[in-house]
Amino acid sequence: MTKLEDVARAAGVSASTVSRVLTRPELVNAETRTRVEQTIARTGFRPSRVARRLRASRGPTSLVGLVIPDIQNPFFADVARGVEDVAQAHGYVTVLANSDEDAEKERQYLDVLRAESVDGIILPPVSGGEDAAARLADAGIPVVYVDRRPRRILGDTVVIDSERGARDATEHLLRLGHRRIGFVGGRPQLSTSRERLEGYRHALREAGVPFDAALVGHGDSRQPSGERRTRELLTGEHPPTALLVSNNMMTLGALVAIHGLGRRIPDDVALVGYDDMPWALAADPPLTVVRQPAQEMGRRAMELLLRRV
Amino acid sequence: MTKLEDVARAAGVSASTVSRVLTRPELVNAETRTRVEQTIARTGFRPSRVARRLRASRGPTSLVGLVIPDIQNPFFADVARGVEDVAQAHGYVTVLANSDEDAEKERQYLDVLRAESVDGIILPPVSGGEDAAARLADAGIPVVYVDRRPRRILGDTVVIDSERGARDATEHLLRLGHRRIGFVGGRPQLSTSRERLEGYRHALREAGVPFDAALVGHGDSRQPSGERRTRELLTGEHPPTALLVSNNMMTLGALVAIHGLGRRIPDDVALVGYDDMPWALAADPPLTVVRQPAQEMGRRAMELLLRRV
DNA sequence: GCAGCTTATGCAATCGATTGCTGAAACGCA
DNA sequence: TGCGTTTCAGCAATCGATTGCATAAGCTGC
Repeated sequence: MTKLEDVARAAGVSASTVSRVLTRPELVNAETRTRVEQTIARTGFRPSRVARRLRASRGPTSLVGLVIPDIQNPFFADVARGVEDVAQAHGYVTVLANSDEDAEKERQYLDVLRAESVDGIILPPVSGGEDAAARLADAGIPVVYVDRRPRRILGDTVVIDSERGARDATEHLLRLGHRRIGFVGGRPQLSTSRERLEGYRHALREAGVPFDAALVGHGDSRQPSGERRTRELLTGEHPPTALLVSNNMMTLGALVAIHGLGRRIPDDVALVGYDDMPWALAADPPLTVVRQPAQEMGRRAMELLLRRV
Repeated sequence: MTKLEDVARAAGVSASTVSRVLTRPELVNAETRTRVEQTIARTGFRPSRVARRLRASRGPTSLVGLVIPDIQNPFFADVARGVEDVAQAHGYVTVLANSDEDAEKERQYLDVLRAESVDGIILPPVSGGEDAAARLADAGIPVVYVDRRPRRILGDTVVIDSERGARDATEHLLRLGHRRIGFVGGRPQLSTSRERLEGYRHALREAGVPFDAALVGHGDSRQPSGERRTRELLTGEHPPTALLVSNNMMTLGALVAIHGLGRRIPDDVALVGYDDMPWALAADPPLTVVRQPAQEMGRRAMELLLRRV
């Protein structure tokens, strides 16, 4: 790799001058500057971001960490895309980490990112990873939470009104005449799961429909558990005529379960999912979902982070 | 941040010793070692990966770059997941970049990754980015291509037999009695698009069905173009009775087009897609696709890269 | 013609780790 | 006891950039 000194030698100046051409060109004589710039262009030289990050450890080092449960979940892929777009536009590079909803894995990753001296971290928090987050705050690394509220708040947070979304969805089903509405929720530890259940109950209460715990199932937010819970609800004693599913992967599971049982949507059972999915419109009939602007959330989170740096 | 020297002072040894405890513990006296290890544990010290990478610029710096067209495409999300899993297991951190099939963006990213001194790069090449790849080879940074063959080969390549996949899919449709089979392909610049078209023609030839250029459409690999091409084919003079679509996002577009035209699958038109999609099974009727082990490809690519480092 | 100022450049320290070399202490063996 | 060898730890150089400080040259004004 060509380095600063090689360029300096080739241009007949010192390394300091080349560095200044790169960072504060106004301090360099115009003639010298163009000579150096030409040498840089000719040699294809690129200053080492590693060396920069080491030296300028106080300023921005142009690296952000993104710790998400699973990039294969379209919701998080959207978030990631939003984050990466804004990061890229500002010269930042994004490090990707999959935590699998595992607090231990999240912790390990946060420590690695700390060791990488990232400028900041964006994550939907997994319950239990608070200590590592505190260590980050200690090291002066800002954190922006996205999608879920952390138990203890140590940074900015970008969330959607989940209670409202679930309430609207439930009202929609009530308006269609349904009275036995099932709810398939994600992990109760997540703020989103709790708030969505709250919204569901809220809507029922307002409509004067009694809450029936037998119509509520909770899974681990992943597809198989969505399928299992749906199957249980639909094959129960008094099956619901409609279902509200609390996230995208579980909605997928619900669909599989419904088809597997030979039921028809919406004749046998109405279905409303949560989180937009690229294929929601391609489904037949098109799937009804509570849309979440995931990519926009990613963008906002990254913008907030930039402001903190 | 605590650093090596802080730990050294706290443990009453020199920085070199602490470093050796971290990297070559067998060189350190057992008693001293445990004392240092305790101090490290107590302070929560983590060696700066940045400093390490700078110093050990010859050895592994534990950072790999992944440059994909779009993380929102489930196929690439799968690849990314595979890469990240293997990377994580070996102490590597993954940098994510979205190139949007844009050669210029890909080039910029490759240069940034070079500046980050990554140990290696994994990418499905976009046609036109050869110069940046050459610069990487120059800098001694290994590249592993995945999914698509590059125009000029400068590294290992992990690909699937696309010709074969398309041929099998076409034979499947022929076996169902279809004679007018349409083909909706991606960007002709991509090796996968070309090979899949080749496989399609191959199958037709073997079945004695004449190739009809009017039944072939090419898009840009993205959903809207899939919808457009499908619409064109189905509303043409002699519409096909079956469709083979060359990738996942275009298959989604095809589904939207088919539903939009009020056609039924498989009665009005049979459909076979390419690339597995999480929702393929949830569709009604379940979608037929040529499955690609995307995550496995990502894993393999990362394993190959590790071998090169 | 010289003090005082601006402009442009170089020197050398620094970021936080790793590592070759050196030397002290401990040990083995005759 | 004395010499050679092994074990262990520290010194100082190094990775590739940035930056405070020093300095030299050029310019202004009296």
